[in-house]
Amino acid sequence: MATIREVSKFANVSVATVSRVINGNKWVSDATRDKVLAAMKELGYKPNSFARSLATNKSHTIGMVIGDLSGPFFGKLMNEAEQEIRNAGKHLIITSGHDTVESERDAIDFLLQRRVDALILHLDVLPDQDIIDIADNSGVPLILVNRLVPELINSSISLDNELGGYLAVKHLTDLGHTQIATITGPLYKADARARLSGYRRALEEAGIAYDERLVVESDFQEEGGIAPVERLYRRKVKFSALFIQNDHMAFGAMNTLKGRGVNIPEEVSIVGYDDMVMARYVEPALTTVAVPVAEFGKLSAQMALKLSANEPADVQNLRFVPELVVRSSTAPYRKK
Amino acid sequence: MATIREVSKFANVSVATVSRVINGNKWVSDATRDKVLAAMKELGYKPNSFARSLATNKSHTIGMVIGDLSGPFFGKLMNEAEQEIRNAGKHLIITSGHDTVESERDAIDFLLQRRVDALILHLDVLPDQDIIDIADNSGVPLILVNRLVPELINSSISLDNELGGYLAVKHLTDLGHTQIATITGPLYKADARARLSGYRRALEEAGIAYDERLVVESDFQEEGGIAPVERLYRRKVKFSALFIQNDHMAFGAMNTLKGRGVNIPEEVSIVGYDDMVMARYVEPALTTVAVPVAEFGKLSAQMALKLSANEPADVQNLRFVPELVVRSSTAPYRKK
DNA sequence: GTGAAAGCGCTAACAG
DNA sequence: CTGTTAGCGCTTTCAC
Repeated sequence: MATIREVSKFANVSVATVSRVINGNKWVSDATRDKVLAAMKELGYKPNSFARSLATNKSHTIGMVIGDLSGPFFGKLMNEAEQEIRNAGKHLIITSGHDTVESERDAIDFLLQRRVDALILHLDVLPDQDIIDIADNSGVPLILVNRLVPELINSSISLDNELGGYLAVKHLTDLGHTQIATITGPLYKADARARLSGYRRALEEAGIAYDERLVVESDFQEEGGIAPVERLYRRKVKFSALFIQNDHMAFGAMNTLKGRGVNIPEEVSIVGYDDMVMARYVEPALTTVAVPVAEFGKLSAQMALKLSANEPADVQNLRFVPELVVRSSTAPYRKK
Repeated sequence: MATIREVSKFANVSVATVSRVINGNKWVSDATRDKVLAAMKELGYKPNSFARSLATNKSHTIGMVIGDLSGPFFGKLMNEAEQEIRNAGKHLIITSGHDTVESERDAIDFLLQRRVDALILHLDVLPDQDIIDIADNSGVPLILVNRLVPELINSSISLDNELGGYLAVKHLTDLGHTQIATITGPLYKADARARLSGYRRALEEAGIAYDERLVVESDFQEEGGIAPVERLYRRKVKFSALFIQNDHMAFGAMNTLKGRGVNIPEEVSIVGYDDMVMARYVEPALTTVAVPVAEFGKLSAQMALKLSANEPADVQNLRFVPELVVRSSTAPYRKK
């Protein structure tokens, strides 16, 4: 690929002049500029970003690590963030964390080596302490998405998942349910644990004893709702309501339930979590906890941008509050 | 951030030695290596990838541009590709094309400036000629996903969308339907046009005249199935079957139809396209055309990796064939 | 307006 | 085994 030197020779000017043209510096005559532009085009020249960044020590790039590149949740998050960053004339580099400590660390290293201006991190498994170390030592500002590290509270954008779980289950107890089962995400994820705490708090408040036979851990994955339902039946525990920690699993669970001839919501009420678009389209439409993903993406990008420009970021409203969306998959408890 | 020179001073060795340690060169004594490693850790040193890439002229990075970062289709694609590339010890940089020529071009430029070893491109709007130019002049091998450019046939991984559309509609004509409406994606996208051609071919084959009042263009988006259904009714055309060019729109359309009290499939049969996970979970389960997205992602990454290593890529089986998955949203035609 | 030259942080001969 | 040094391609003073 052509270099700046080749362009300068071709256009009969110095490299400095070519550099000025590239960077839109005013101190170039129109004639010279045209000559250089023509040469660049002719040679198919593209500035080498490495050389550039090395010389300027700027990358104009924001790095993002995300747990799972598929999944509607992250899709939206990335999309919003990218939009925002692109509008600011910068670029986003996205890498996946693959849910392992090693991979998450590797992803961050990759971005750090690329000297990103800021880091937007959605980390599932990396311990708090590691994150704090990075915040302290990397010299790169960082934003934590969907995770609350107390030491980094001013850069943690999070959702009150405990409250989300609570709202979901409170809705069920309010409807008179007392036998409420739950399907959780992987409990090594803070999200899942928090939602489970909310579940417990709501039960407690309603004076219902916690029964671990009603709790099944699953994986947040698309098919993750199926086996847990079967397990509940195998455990021979009765339940008239089911709080499922994300919509994906809820869809699978609903299907399995229907397959067993169970009427929703007459026999079993269901509450999901995330409020994916599809929640409105399943039958019955799913009652679920809405998470403001788009806001997550937007805000994280805005903060990253500000911090990378050394501007103070607005640290208000970093904690989002989930909202219950009541649809048709929940109904008052009825004795059989 | 610390530089190699600082590390070398700290460890009392030359920069060359530090470089050797970084690169796992064998010609370093254990003692020296430990000293250097300690210094690196102490100083929180991370090699500057710019300087490195500048010196080696290698980036160990594959670039990907993708139409829409959200959307289950692309999520899977990215995920598979990232997996594969990460396994090869490289990294993937993902950028979005945002469905505009300018943005797609900008995304490619960004990656080219970053001297990626190869390019995986999912382009929606950039003209063929531009892509050919890039293939010819960038000096970077490229893989085209879900698009067939005749001049670049050996690097085009594509799906026979015409056949997909044909299969969908043939299924409906086989069931005896003669009034078959269709909701398409944006017709500036080749996918949508190809599926529509397939629709026409199937009709023709069945001796049914093409009626443009039965064709509504939409946007492939989540809510894109709703308005078109309303438009069909407003046009006062009768139809007993509906081929919808992607599942997302199909879900919206099914919902709207149900809202109008229309029975699926008794009164209207529906065929979608993509075979998203959710297709199995809606009611009735959606008959749809399956697209091997995961294979797309995997294969594109493998080819990119090979080409970037100057190995010949296997150019067989670059054209995938869609398959019809029959579920419960289609039924034989019944006179009312 | 334009050019010469130093230097960004690292790698890769080459010498020892 | 280890150190010296010449670039990699670009930006940025400083001269002219």
